[in-house]
Amino acid sequence: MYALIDCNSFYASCEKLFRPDLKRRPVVVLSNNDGCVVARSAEAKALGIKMGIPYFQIKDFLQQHRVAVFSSNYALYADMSARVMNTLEQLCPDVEVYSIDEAFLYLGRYPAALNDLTAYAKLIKTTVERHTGIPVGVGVGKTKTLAKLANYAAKTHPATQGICVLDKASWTERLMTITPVEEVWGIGRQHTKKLHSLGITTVAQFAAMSHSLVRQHFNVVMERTNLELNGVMCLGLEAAMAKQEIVSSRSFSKKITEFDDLSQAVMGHVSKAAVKLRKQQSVCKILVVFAKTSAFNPNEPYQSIRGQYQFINATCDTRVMIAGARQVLERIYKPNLKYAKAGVMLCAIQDQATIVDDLFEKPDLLKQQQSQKLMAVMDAINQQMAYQSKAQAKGSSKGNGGRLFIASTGIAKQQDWQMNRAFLSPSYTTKLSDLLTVH
DNA sequence: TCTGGGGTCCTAGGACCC
DNA sequence: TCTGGGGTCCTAGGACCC
Repeated sequence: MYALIDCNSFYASCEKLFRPDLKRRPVVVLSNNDGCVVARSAEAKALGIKMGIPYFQIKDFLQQHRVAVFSSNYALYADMSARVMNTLEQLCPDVEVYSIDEAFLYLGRYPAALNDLTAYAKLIKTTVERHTGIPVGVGVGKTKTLAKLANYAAKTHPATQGICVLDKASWTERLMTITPVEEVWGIGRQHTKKLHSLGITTVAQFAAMSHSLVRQHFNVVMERTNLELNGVMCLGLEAAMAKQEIVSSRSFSKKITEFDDLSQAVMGHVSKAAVKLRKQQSVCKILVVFAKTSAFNPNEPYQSIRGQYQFINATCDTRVMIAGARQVLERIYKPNLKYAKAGVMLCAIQDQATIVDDLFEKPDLLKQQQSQKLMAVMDAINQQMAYQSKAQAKGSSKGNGGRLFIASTGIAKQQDWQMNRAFLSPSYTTKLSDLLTVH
């Protein structure tokens, strides 16, 4: 038995948490660069605001309906997420954090839960809500895919009051009959199209297909989904693994053409990616640099540039990585393109402890130790600054303000291409200067 | 004017090996 | 003229997820 816990309208709920005045108001949260709507409170959904719609298209509509608009405040959401996950870990020994707002619990080793699944699901819901203030839905089923389906039911049907336990076959069948097949976890747009052409529109119809037939028409992934819907466990709880790829990329608030601007942006992404790399105690062997023009401009062809650097010895030293990225960018840069987005990807990632050195280029051990210490100091100082710095507070979210950084990532004032975050809320829970004061 | 970002898994096809 | 069989590794691209 698995439970899936999902936070309701997570980003919007986080924003409401510290703004009681918004309790009944519609709230939307925008993607990076204030591009699209990525989260909507229940009131905003009721207004018919669609997920993923570009902000500029509905700006007036939002104003008319007094919708509160926020830029993404990732520091706030990450911290609230950690609180939710901590609470869940207190309630069950086997937790898989699946995304920022979702977690699977495996109940098989937890008799207290198995005894009375409904009571346990209620306990989860009320405890998380009391500890964190974030409303959640709970779905329980024999497999992960069924728990997901149950969670969908808890979200969609008000009668469930946010809790759905699929422990009776009749219940499960009924739910599958009234649920469209595209709501199944693992069935996206393309597969839905194909299923429709085969005359399959409901979950029940898909579940009734034989798994070998599914395999014929699709692939093993779909076959597993089909088996899971029939109660055959194909997916287990997954441990948090070190990332095999790390990406940092962003759209610019305005198009850029100059090499220096592009370079500053790319080097900033190298720095961010390197921090993530060190955080999981890895090193990388390959660094990919890419940049592209807008895919939405009908007047100019979409173009992208891309190139990679292979390190002789795997590294996580920001300075080494920036030097590599610089070489690549000089090689691939095309003048006269209007770049809309740029970034880097780190590949061939290995654990620091298991590095295999190059046969001929033995690394200098002393240098290696110096590098490790230097990076550790830089990361530690920047972490402290993140808690205290006012430089990145509301309205001045651009640039490197107040941190230790490599000079080639540029100086804050000049970077007018940095992303827009016009509606950023304070970092209530992660920055001393943003703590709420109660009068 | 303005359209997100960060991941995973799987497959097909090419290059190469013996 | 006829042109095997079995394997690995890598890359690109498609599909999915949140």
